[in-house]
Amino acid sequence: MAREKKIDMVILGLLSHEQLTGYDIKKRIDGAISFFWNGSFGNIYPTLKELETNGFITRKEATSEGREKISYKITPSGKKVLKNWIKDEQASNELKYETLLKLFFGGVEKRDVTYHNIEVFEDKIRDDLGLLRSYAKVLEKDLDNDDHLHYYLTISFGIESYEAYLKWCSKAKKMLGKGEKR
Amino acid sequence: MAREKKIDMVILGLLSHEQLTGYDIKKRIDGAISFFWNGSFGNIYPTLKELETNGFITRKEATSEGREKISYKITPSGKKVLKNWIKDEQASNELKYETLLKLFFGGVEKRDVTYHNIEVFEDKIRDDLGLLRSYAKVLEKDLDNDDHLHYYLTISFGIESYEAYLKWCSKAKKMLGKGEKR
DNA sequence: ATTTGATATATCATTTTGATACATAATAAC
DNA sequence: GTTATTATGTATCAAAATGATATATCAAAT
Repeated sequence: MAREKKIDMVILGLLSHEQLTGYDIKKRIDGAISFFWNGSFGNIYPTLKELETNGFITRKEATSEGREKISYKITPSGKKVLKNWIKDEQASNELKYETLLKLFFGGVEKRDVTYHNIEVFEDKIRDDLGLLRSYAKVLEKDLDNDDHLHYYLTISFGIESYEAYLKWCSKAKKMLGKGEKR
Repeated sequence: MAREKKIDMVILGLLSHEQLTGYDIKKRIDGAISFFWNGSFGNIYPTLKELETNGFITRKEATSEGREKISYKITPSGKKVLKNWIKDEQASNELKYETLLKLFFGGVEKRDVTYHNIEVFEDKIRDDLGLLRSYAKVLEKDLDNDDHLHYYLTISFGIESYEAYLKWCSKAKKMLGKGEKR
């Protein structure tokens, strides 16, 4: 993660469609995006300030009294940065599954430990898959909209992956069950 | 990643089978493990010292002259820690794909940009899939060995996922190609 | 003889993470 | 109608991971 920050691109991407506060951005990330990228207040707020300093976004402070609220919108130069990043074909893709780590070293324990861990994983994936499918259902109604098409393809990636995961879970449980070392 | 370190479990897991140096550990991680977990010298070496301080591993310094070389082996208490971690059913699984991030925000650019990004992704996955298959081929010869079975299942997860990715790539390219907005 | 690449340990700035602190507004519970 | 809880909102911090770099030795190739 060091050396090349990416949360700034997430922020620019989100702001390219609508004006948002830091809190809004966090909510957006926690939605459909969270299955392939994450963010926290700890990097969102400092990055917003940094992007503003560089002129890639501008703040629109709320005029009314009461709670402070800072909405940001993207500038033309910010949109340029976003586009250049998308056009750059190099991308780092990493999967970090503690479940697989436990599985890999599972030989030091009894098989039913691994079996149970897979079941827990399976339940979580099944839930998340349901969520992804509900997102897809909404999006596939308007695939002529170019943005929707891109959202749909992204969500589809998740759905196909998760379906493969579930298939693997069944197979793995079968293979673990067959053996007698429990 | 803050608050709960995991590289220590990777190290303990690797040392549960053989005596290794920090450099060796890095090589092991860069092998079959790298598709679901990573490590760097920057966290391996400090963690080795920490694990030694806690009595979970012991160092076996090379007696001969010349280059310094510190091999470590796991202690009974270290093995206990490893097993307890495996038995704990909670696990954080996160996927961090910049390719999907670019795809998600791809609506701001022309479709052929997304199309090309998918092709680059596809090539990488195809290569990695070949590698995973070659690992699996070796492991499936001796699935009665409990360790091998666990390695095999882990690798299988990767293979099934990557096959699903490739399936998705074809579908996505087809959907992007159909439209006229290029 | 020298250059290259592998082995080996170590540190550091940058980035992310997850938690926490603080405060206001809206809603629910009693 | 008041109180408790949840949602909104900005901000900071320690812990951890990342990726690069520094330093040095040894083996193999040129």
